[in-house]
Amino acid sequence: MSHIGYGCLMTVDREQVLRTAAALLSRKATATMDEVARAAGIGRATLHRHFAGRDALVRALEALGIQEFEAAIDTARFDDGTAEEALRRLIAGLEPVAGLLAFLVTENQLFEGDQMNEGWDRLDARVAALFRRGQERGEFRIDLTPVWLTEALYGLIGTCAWAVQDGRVAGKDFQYMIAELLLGGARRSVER
Amino acid sequence: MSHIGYGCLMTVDREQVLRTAAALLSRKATATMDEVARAAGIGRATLHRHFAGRDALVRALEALGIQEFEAAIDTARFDDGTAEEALRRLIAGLEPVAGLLAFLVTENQLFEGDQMNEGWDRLDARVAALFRRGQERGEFRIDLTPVWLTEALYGLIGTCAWAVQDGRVAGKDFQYMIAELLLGGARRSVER
DNA sequence: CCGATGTGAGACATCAATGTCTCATCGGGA
DNA sequence: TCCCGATGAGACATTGATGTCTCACATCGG
Repeated sequence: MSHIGYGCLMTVDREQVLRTAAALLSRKATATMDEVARAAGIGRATLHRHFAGRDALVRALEALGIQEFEAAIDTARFDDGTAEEALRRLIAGLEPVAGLLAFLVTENQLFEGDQMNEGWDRLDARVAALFRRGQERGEFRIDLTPVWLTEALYGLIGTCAWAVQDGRVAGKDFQYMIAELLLGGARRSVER
Repeated sequence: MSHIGYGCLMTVDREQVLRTAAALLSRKATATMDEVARAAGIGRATLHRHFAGRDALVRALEALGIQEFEAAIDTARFDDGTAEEALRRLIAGLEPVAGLLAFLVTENQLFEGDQMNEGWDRLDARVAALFRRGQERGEFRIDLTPVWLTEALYGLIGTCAWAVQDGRVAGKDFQYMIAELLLGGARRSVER
């Protein structure tokens, strides 16, 4: 069902609304429902028809973020080749979701309720398992815990996403900056 | 009646209120003025007498964070010894301020106004200069820009502060985890 | 052509946080 | 001792976001 018009009356594409909301909230976490609706090119009433309230919207974004994160993990094929190669593939796959993840991480309201989405635990476990595999293969150092490496990955992705948004880091360098820093660090390694 | 010292009527220690507010807001950025007041053991009216409003409070926290960050830089003696040593001293000095910095970084409202505190620029410049010095000395790699290394340092400090608060990383490992990851990365760089 | 559906705009009540005010009380200093 | 200043508690109005509702209208399918 094709369609043309911009503001004209057409069935709302729930997916598109979510992506627009993600883009907006990534930049301005305190955006109101009205701003979200405007950004998505729909009316506030319509936004409420699809998402019962702000809470439901954030939950939907959380589900979307988890889903795309999981997809990125699947695509990264953790068991193919070295752990380093898998990590680089993961970072590449996460780039399009970086802004959304940065927003969700700061939305700590998500993590204090009893109904915390268990998807995060699964993601954490899978990523930590990748780092652990790298340690067992002798690729990664063992004095940095897999849990910390996982957190650091999240942190660097969010930080870099913001830095790119603010123009402090070139967008094209996103994957390189994260992967190189996380893997090799700032110190100039000994040439060999 | 008959309470002693604590909630008793006594002149408010502005500094102590700020520190308490920083500790609370680091954990819960959306805490209300009432919650901040309760946490500081004072009445909401008194809080308003010292800080005109929530905005003024956040600005005061910003000033405090900048001041302590600057103090940490001074203490780190950037020009003494290697850049790596200076960076480790900086991380050590920033540990007590980590929570506050993590809060301020996410308070992006601070950075969108025209009246953005120029203190951040000075801090950025000083830290970036340290990384640049390390590059010029041949200690640090030159394919990671000083600006990115600076951002990454902020990000890792905030991430680690949260991870410690949530019990995912041991508090005593704070300095080590950040310094080792930032300097050496996850890869096991053995000379063989 | 006509009804069903989904939409935009806006009115409206609600709610929570904020900011301001008063007042009784306590403590320190003159 | 007595007065002044600072405080805590609470009342109050204000503000902004939210959630619900109605209504007119455009589009689609029959």
